[in-house]
Amino acid sequence: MNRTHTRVTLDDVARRAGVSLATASRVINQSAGVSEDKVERVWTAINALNYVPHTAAQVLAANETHTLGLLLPAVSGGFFVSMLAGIQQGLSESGYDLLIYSSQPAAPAQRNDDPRRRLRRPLDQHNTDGLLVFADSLEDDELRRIYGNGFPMVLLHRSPPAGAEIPTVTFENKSGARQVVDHLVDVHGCQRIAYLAGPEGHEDSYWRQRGYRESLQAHGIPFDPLLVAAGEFDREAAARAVAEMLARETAFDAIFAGDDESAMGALDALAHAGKRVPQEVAVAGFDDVDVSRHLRPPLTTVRAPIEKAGLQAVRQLVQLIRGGQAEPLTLLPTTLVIRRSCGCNGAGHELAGDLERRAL
Amino acid sequence: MNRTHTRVTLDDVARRAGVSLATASRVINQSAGVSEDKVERVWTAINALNYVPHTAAQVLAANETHTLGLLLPAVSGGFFVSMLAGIQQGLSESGYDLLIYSSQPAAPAQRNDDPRRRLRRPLDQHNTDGLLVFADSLEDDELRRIYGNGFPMVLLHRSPPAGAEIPTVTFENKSGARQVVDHLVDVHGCQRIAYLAGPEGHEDSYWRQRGYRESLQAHGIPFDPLLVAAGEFDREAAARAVAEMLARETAFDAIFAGDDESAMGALDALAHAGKRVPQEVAVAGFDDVDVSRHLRPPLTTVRAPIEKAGLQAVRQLVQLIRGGQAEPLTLLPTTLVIRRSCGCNGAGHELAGDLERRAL
DNA sequence: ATCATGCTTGAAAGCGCTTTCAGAAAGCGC
DNA sequence: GCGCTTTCTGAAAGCGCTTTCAAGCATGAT
Repeated sequence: MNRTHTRVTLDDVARRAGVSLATASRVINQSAGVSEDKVERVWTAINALNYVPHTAAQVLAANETHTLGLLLPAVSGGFFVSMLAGIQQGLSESGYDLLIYSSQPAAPAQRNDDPRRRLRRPLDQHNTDGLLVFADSLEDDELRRIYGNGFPMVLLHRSPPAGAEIPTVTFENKSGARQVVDHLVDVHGCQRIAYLAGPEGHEDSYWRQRGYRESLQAHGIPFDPLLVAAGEFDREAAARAVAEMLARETAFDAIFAGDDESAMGALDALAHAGKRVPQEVAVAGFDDVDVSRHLRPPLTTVRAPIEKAGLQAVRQLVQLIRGGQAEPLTLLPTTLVIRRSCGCNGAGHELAGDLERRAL
Repeated sequence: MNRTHTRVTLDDVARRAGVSLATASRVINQSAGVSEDKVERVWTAINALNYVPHTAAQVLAANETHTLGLLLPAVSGGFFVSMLAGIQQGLSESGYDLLIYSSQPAAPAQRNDDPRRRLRRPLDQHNTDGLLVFADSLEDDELRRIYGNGFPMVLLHRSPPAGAEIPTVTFENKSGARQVVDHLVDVHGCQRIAYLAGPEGHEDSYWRQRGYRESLQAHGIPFDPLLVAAGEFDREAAARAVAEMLARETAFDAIFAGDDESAMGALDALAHAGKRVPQEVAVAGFDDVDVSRHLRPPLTTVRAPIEKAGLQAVRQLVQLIRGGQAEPLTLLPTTLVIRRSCGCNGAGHELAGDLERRAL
């Protein structure tokens, strides 16, 4: 249990290999020509000693962390799994590690409660080579400050604050939303469609709502603010919101949920209230999360390439880090996925959906 | 965009505050008495300069990373979301950061293809204060080596290799499995129950299978190897496995899936084959993942406190890091959750389930 | 042979921080 | 007021690594 047991350093490796520290370092980093016999000797020593480089020392000396930071509000729902899977893929492509900063409301008692005596979180510059910022997990000010330092950063599902030209990757939210709502109206004749909005300030939700209103307008359906409720992209919040609408007897014949998570909540609330889906109320979601086709009834939704978004974000960020240019805006296409919750008989589509899903 | 723009160091802070580097460091770490006026001056300087400590330097000097490593095979499914949520909670309690190592099969072309010339991944000692190892994401040898160094480690859902007494946290898999299978037999009279096993070597699956066989034996039902298929804890693999059983006309009246993910696959395959659940085949899962109650039909399963497992694992690890003792084995209780896929009319239970879920 | 040319190599200077060490200042009893 | 302990404080020594710099040494050209 003696942790302080002599740790193996590059120095040890060099000595055992009979070369200098510098040469050993060069072998590891393949950073300069080293004669083949020395290369051999160094690797032999490394294996014999079980040498593992000390990352912090490498970072300090070389000023590169080989780590990307991911800022999240909190981990939850199927969305994150997919996003993380995509991000992981990007990481393994490029050889970076992932440091997750969850901006979750921290522990009960902060060590130091005086805000004037708190250190800024060491996100940038010193501790990662670049940052992936999800939605509103970082305030505009911080974003600007970090951008101002010329630090590589890519935004996921949010646009940059004014003045900061930070690359963004997100979905074609508006047109996707437009499509589902069009479908609800055109095919199923819905007229009173409720919208379950996401969290305040969440841009995906904003654009989806825009698409929703655009569709209403195109069909000459008046917009009724009473039909917009706070789904919060959260199952329980959405369930509460729908229950409330039901309670106050706001009439509606369809619910367009801002995401699949809130669609599940809606399905729940409707079931509890004894409303049949889709006979009495049609339901549609957004994202086409992993489980949506397994829901009761299978959810009509908009497929958003979540994994791809994660992957693209990493790629863009890596490009930026390596000194290249990144796409200012990556807009990934969304596609309508018809299943049964809207009233269609979605059988058959599901398989096709599966095949599509495979092709990242 | 000049990245090399003079970075703010502690030195700058110290100079501006009119104190020595050492004093400034002491203020930040509250590591020794410093007169109140200097403390004040240092913080003022820090805020004025927007100082952010350089983590690598701190790590190098203090030999503490304030980071926990999490080793995963790959991110997927509802299980991980819950586990990550629990881990995050533990992290924010204790102030550690999280570095995720996904042992995902790496990128196409490895830089260096000679295994003798590859560095060990810098997991331990130098780069994290402790390691959370999930299931079989690390080989026994590595585990032993790291343990041998006295490095803090906690295992999730796997037991330590012989000789290494590494704390483990996992579920009461066997008794949970025993309970569902008992239910299937006792209440629904099932006699030919298939088991969808998890990945080879996954201990959760091993114990669940043990529970399954124990129940069969207790009921005098002969064990039929033909009824055990490779569900792999994966939706698609499970669907294939079930389709195969169907194809080769192995008779069964129930499926006990090793986890909810494979239960979904089973549900899928069954639906495709036109088999009605639960009328023709009863289905039960394990885990009670977030979405299980939303499935078609709602899934009878065993609730496993996944979040709690993540949280506990972090707590144990932190205890270990701080020099304390950890529980050698944390076995979290599982409970049967009756819904409809087994043939019960599970209405009403769901709400209770929800309430339970809240109480972590 | 002689000199420029290109490779390989080691010594040494940091990277930004923590911490030991010892001196300075301050408080105390007498 | 004089030693003594108790706080504070700053100088300096690293932590383990990368990288510059200049030297060493072949090589081919002259």
